Formats: sequence, C-alpha cells, structure tokens
Amino acid sequence: MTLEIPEVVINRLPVYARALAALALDGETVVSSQTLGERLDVTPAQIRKDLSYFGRFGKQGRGYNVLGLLAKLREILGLDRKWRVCLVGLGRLGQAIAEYGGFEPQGFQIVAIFDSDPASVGKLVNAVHVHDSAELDSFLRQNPVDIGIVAVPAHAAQQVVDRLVNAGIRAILNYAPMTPHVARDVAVRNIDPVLAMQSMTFYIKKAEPSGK
Amino acid sequence: MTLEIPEVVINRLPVYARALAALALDGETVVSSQTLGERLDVTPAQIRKDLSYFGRFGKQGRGYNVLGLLAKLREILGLDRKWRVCLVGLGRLGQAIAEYGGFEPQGFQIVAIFDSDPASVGKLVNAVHVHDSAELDSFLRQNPVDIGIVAVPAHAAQQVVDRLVNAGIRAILNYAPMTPHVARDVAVRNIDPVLAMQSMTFYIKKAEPSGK
DNA sequence: GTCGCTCCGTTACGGATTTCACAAAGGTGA
DNA sequence: TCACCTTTGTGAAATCCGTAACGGAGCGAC
Ligand SMILES: NC(=O)c1ccc[n+]([C@@H]2O[C@H](COP(=O)([O-])OP(=O)(O)OC[C@H]3O[C@@H](n4cnc5c(N)ncnc54)[C@H](O)[C@@H]3O)[C@@H](O)[C@H]2O)c1
Ligand SMILES: NC(=O)c1ccc[n+]([C@@H]2O[C@H](COP(=O)([O-])OP(=O)(O)OC[C@H]3O[C@@H](n4cnc5c(N)ncnc54)[C@H](O)[C@@H]3O)[C@@H](O)[C@H]2O)c1
Repeated sequence: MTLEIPEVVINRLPVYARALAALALDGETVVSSQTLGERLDVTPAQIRKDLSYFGRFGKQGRGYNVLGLLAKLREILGLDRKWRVCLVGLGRLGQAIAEYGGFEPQGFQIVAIFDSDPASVGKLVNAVHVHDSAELDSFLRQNPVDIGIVAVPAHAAQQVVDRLVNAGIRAILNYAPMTPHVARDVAVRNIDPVLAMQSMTFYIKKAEPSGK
Repeated sequence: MTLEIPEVVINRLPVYARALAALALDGETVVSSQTLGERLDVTPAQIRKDLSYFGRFGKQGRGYNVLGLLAKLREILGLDRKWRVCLVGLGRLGQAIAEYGGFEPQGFQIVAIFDSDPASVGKLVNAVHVHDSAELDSFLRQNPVDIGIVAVPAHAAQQVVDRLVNAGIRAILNYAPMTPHVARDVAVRNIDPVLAMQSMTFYIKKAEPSGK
C-alpha cells in the first residue's frame, strides 16, 4: 500500500501547493493538470502521476478542485498543523531569518533562537528569546522542537547539527556552506546561493561575449 | 565530443569544488573518490563517473591532486573568471544579500542594485549604487551584467525576470516564492526555504510524537 | 438520451541516472 | 624486478523516473 514515494515527488508537492494557494487567491475554483503544468513548467502527466501516488483527487472532464486539492496536499505533507522551529546562529543571516515574515503564515513558528555570542544572548528578536547555545540541549529537552535552522559559520555547523540531532530534532534546514553528516532518518535541506550560482555559470560561460 | 552532460552532474560539481577547497585549507594534497565521497555523502563511483564526463584527472592507486582537480573544476564551471551580478529588490532580504560577504571571494561581484522605492534609490549599500528599477534596461545596456538576483515580492517577480532576460541576462537566482517563466536558454535557480521545510515535514510527520 | 469534448488515473515504455564490477595503472618495498 | 596494494576510468547492469497513450468518467448541448 504505502509503496515507496520518490523524494523528487515529495519535493514537487509543496510547489503544487504553493501554486494552488495562488490560484485560490485569484478566485479560481478548479484547475486542470494542463493549466497547472503550464504555470509550473511541469508536464501535465507528471502532475497526475505524482498525485496518483496518494489517491484520486480529480474529476475527469473538469480537473481538480483548487481548495480541495490544496487541503489534500497540506495533509499529505503534514502542513495541517503547526511546526515548532528553532534557529541557531543570530548573525546577519540569522537576523534576516528571524525577522522574515514568510514562515509563520505557513505554520512554521520560531520558538527559540540560540547563539554563542554573549552580546546576543538575552535579546528579544521578533518576540523570540535568544538563548546561549550552551543551553541548547537542556532547552530542547523541556521544549520539544521539530525543525532546526542552522545559520552559523561552516566550521561550527557540524557540531551544531550534531547537537540538534542528539536533542531529537529530525529535520534541519542548513544555510552553512558545507555538507552536514546525519543519520539516515534525519531530513536535511541545504540552502546555498553560491552553489546555485556556480552551477549556472557552466551554462552561460559558453556563448557569453560579455566582455563587450 | 561534447556529449550532453546531465544537469544533476553539473549541480554536483560545485559541491565537489567546495569540498576540495576545504581540503586544501586543511593542507591535504591528494584525495581519493572514497574519501571525498564520505565527506559529501556521495558514492565514490558517482564522483568518478561525474568527473569522467570531462576528462581523466586522477591517478590510479593515489587519487586526485586536490589543487589540480579544484582548478579543473573551476575551469569547467567557468569559475576562473569574475562574474558581474545585479540585485533587484532591496528589502530585508536584498539588504542581507548585498551585505553578504560570501559572493565576492567566489568571483561574484554585485555591480548594481535596483529598487522601485524612491526612498532606497540613490543610496550606497556595501559600496554599490542603488538605482531606480525604471533604469534597469538602460543601465544593463551600458553595463553588461551576467547574473541577476531577484529579491522582490512574488507578484513583481515575473515582470522583473522578463526585464532582466530582455536585457540579455541568461542566469537568474530567484528568491521570490514563485516559478519564473523563461526561455529555454536562460538558467534559473530558485531559493525558497519555505518549500524546503514543507518537503521535510513529510518525512517527520510520521513517527513524530512531539505533541507532548 | 446521445454526442462530443475534456481531462483524469494508470499502465507500459523508454530514457536517464546510478551502481556495479573489473581491467589496467601507479606506487611501495623487498 | 616482482609481488602486492590501492584506486582510477569505464562499459554493462540495474534502478529510478518521466512521458506517452488510452480507457473511461464527467459535463454540456441539443
Ligand atoms: N548572510 C547571508 O546572506 C548568507 C547567505 C547564505 C549563507 N550564509 C551562511 O550562513 C552562515 C551565517 O552567515 P552570517 O553572515 O550570518 O555569519 P555571521 O558571522 O554574521 O553570524 C554567525 C553567527 O553564528 C554565531 N555562532 C558561531 N558559532 C556558534 C555556535 N557554535 N553556536 C551558536 N552560534 C554560533 C555567531 O555568534 C554569529 O552570531 C554562514 O555559514 C554563511 O556562510 C549566509
Ligand atoms: N527576507 C527573507 O529572509 C526571505 C527569504 C526567502 C525569500 N524571500 C522572498 O524574497 C522576496 C523579498 O523579500 P523581502 O523580505 O526582502 O521583502 P521586502 O518587502 O522587504 O522587499 C521587497 C523590495 O522589493 C522592492 N520592489 C518591489 N517591486 C519592485 C520592482 N518591480 N522592481 C524593483 N524593486 C521592487 C521593494 O521596494 C522592496 O524594497 C519576497 O518575494 C520574499 O518572499 C525573503
């Protein structure tokens, strides 16, 4: 029954959900795989196949009910609940993350911030307390957290990841430019704009005159 | 000769390069695919296969020369030159990007910033001028730029992307939570931490007690 | 009620990607 | 020089993933 779902499929579902939410805001009530596919640069067959891993959500001849499918996807992904998040590292990037208004509306609630710099500890950022990172373990023991965001320098990142994992966290969003090493049952996503740019240059270096 | 290189391969090369740079800093002079693979959670065969698309860089019985392979990868990716980058959108995120010190050392030079808010226009951020985004086209005509970073609200992003592409830019790093539509010869990378979290929740929602 | 059109769910196919496995090459030390 | 150990580069096999294609359900028109 629960046949193994490819990770690529899981990674596409939030994209579908995001598009459906946008369509709903536009007042659309139904959408076909064709239309959704055009919007997302994905073939209609791909969308239908992806969804078919989880059930039958469409109506032949019509398409999918926008709000209905959105609700289903949110349920499948576990987005129909709140998730407790902690942030480690309150440097420039950490500040931006703490103040970013895009997480909360999606159910991701930053409940604690940790930093090793005494100058930051004790502050209140966006109504969230900044703790000494030495207290990370004891805090997480008392206040379970689901997801950890790592925004410390690369040389400290593995250690932070280890502590988060040891404290029971099984999902990590890593901004440090390194590859974290974790047990197989821990989910990790890396965000690195430099890597993204470094792969694009391969494609534009060819016919690039640029130099006037 | 130039057999088609899979994009997944290209996306891994910068990761290899980053690891090699770290190894070099540690004073390592040679590395085997085995050792590199352990560090990056990639199979040795994968690394060797990826590299074999481009040539023969290793020595049997020894492995790869760290600096030599790094130089080769940088050449393959086009990282052996400077790239001119412009940033569109100087909100919270744009500020953080403009001040981030991680691009310049990798050869990505932000040469111009654009925003539509008159309050920002004319400012100097990290020694870079902020232009009115109405001047985007005329500026780019006079000052060729290779890569565009989009950090505007989602509803404005497609328009910004179109203007960048029309001005000749063929690589875009998009931070807005939407799927940009571009011609096939334009490279796009999307960065969205919310999507990343929304795919992780699928994996941790199962055995997650959490609720006390 | 039937026709005709749309569009889903699914299966089968084929292409792309990863893994396997091994011959050959480099290095070391007796 | 030779034996032995390591590790590469690479075809072949295995796996994974995306696309095509089609039967059939829903809907509207008449
Ligand atoms: N700033 C960006 O836009 C950006 C973008 C992408 C990636 N990154 C990466 O994110 C990370 C943070 O970047 P930044 O610019 O905020 O750096 P930063 O130096 O401004 O901040 C790092 C913060 O981490 C804290 N810290 C260090 N070690 C710690 C530890 N063991 N436990 C807890 N806190 C610790 C420091 O006190 C500091 O506040 C870096 O790895 C960087 O490469 C940054
Ligand atoms: N802040 C973050 O940490 C973060 C993280 C991920 C993604 N994002 C996304 O990045 C984008 C920017 O986020 P933000 O928090 O900086 O928003 P913001 O509202 O603070 O800034 C947006 C900026 O874009 C400018 N702008 C608007 N329309 C423009 C146009 N047509 N041309 C040029 N400039 C224009 C505005 O003047 C403003 O300065 C959003 O799409 C957001 O969802 C932000």
